[in-house]
Amino acid sequence: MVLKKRVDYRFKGFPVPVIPKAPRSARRRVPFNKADDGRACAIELLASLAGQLLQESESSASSNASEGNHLPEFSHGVIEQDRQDVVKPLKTEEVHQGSCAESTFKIEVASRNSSRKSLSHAKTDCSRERVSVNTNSDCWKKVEADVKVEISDCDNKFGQCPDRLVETPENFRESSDGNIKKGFKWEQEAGSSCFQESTLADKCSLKEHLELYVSPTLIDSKSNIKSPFHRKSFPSASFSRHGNGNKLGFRDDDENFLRCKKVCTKSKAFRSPRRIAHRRIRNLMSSKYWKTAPKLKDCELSTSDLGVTNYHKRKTCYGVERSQHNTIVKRRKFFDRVSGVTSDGGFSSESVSNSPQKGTDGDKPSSPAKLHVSKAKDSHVKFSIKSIRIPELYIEVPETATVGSLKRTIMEAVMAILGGGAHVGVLLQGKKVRDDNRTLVQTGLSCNANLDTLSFMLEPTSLQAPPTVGVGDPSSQCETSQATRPTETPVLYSGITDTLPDSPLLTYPGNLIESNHESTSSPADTTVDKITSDSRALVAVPASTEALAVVPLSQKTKRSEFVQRRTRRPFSVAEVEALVHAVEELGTGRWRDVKLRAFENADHRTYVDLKDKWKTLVHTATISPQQRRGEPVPQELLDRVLAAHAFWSQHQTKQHGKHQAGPGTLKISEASAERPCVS
DNA sequence: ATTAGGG
DNA sequence: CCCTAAT
Repeated sequence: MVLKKRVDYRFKGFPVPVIPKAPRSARRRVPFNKADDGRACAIELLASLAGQLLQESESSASSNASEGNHLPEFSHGVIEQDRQDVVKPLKTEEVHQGSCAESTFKIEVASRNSSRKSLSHAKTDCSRERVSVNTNSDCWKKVEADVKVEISDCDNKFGQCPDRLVETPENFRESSDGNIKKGFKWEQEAGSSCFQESTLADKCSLKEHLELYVSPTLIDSKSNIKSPFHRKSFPSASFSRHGNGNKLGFRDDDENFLRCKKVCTKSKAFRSPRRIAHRRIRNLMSSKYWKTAPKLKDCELSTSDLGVTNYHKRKTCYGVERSQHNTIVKRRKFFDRVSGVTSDGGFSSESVSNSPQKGTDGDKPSSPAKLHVSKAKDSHVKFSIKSIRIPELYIEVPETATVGSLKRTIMEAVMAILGGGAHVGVLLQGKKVRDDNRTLVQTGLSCNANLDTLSFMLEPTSLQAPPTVGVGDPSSQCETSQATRPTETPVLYSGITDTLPDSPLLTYPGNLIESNHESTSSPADTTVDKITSDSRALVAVPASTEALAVVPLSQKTKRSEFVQRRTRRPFSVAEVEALVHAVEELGTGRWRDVKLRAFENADHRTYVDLKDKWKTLVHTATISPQQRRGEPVPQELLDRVLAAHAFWSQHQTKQHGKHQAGPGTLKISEASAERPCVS
């Protein structure tokens, strides 16, 4: 059999390498974890969120490296975590909401560091998030989800990385357009070695964190962490041929990353489950919100106003998927950091503390305070923000929803908020400091001041400028948002939206909108749908549908909103040649084989891609050269495409295809000869 | 998991 | 490229 196939594969006299073929079942490289398969739970998304933010800004740059590099890929570690989640009803006030519909859940996602045992356990043990669901009859009070991301210091990979401190001249003024706000950046720290020791575990947990750059000023040198991972540029279309069969050996970063994993889990070549999961997550991560939204790429912005240099874009983040294990573990850790919170309108730093000494060295504050402000000499105030809080979210999901779906819902809600862009709000003593033009000193943030009450929060920027804008002084603004604050329309997010992929589910309470939204209009501006003016958005929940569908949520439902296309990678001529050659031999309809034969090493080309490409090639060959776009494909190839297409159209590909002894080779030739009119 | 097509 | 239905 095999031999025969070999013979059949010959095409135009070229011996074709034999592809060991086994029953498909056998060909599978390895069974993969289902768990692994794209379960993108909210938390996972959250984790990747940070990366995404940066990614958004970076992706455009390099096409090659862009695709998968920064995309977070979650592997079993994450999933495991997922499984570990403990759902604990915090309180069950009165329950039943009578009929079905929506019950309110009070969700508290909290994560604490769990004891990290050994490296091996790191993945799974890091921490768990606790989700408590509380059904409350009061719909409005519902969910209060606080995701607290701890930004903490940590040791760098080499154990040397202290807190990241951001130094800001006290007297610098926040630009009215909120430069400061632009400065925040989520970052995952690159440290990887941390898992090595249990003792470091804790530190590790702190390693990856969201980093909030309060100001674009000076960054503590130590804070600059170099990513241990390097993106290697890869030849977009270099491939090698093996024997006759053209095998393209391209791969790109993403794929490499995946590939590495394959080693471990051995998944299918084409699109490994991991990859799928990866994609799914990726997709979820990028919703239209992200696309349209100003994205947090702002982190790259430099504060020209201040005349200060900004931060250097760090590549660390999630881009480093390369570091397989590490990545995974890190992600996990990242999650770990998520802890329960209370919300108050924005992502906010939990607390601020003044820890002078903390400054440079790696002192780690044992104190719960999340945000550290240390004073530096030179009238610079150093801020080390250890955590930020997201705004209050109201989430409504059917009782029948699964915990997993709940998580996803939460994540999506978060994404919706952040997707529109976020800015930083400064709270001093519980009051929002709205006047961006004030100096720190004026605001009370001097080196000597007691900064214990200082905190920051992330607020959705999307629509109108939320609170931050403002006018006056801290106090004045308080009236508005602060006063109503408690309720300030948090985000009501319904996981269940079967329909309306696009339609924004967010609505905002008009009353809550502040009178003056002159919004800095900075970033995003009218982003997509209106997410919300104030820090909160209300997401209406189509209750009805849910009842029946237990987990309609994530997957199909909303996914559409969070889908990001893969980065486009035009086929190179070389690839086209390989494809054509393979199809000439194998015929159409056997894309899997084509893939295996000619693109096995090009993980970014799935058999579906090849099929699609063939489709377009046929089309391309059909139209006039003037109508063609992109890298011109040699007419010779196009002719072959038409010939092969004609040939295989006539001969039921699947049926006999390869088996037809003669046909393959000869007939195609014939076809070429008889081919229609390709010239 | 693949294939086939529509979008 | 994406998404789906059908295998």
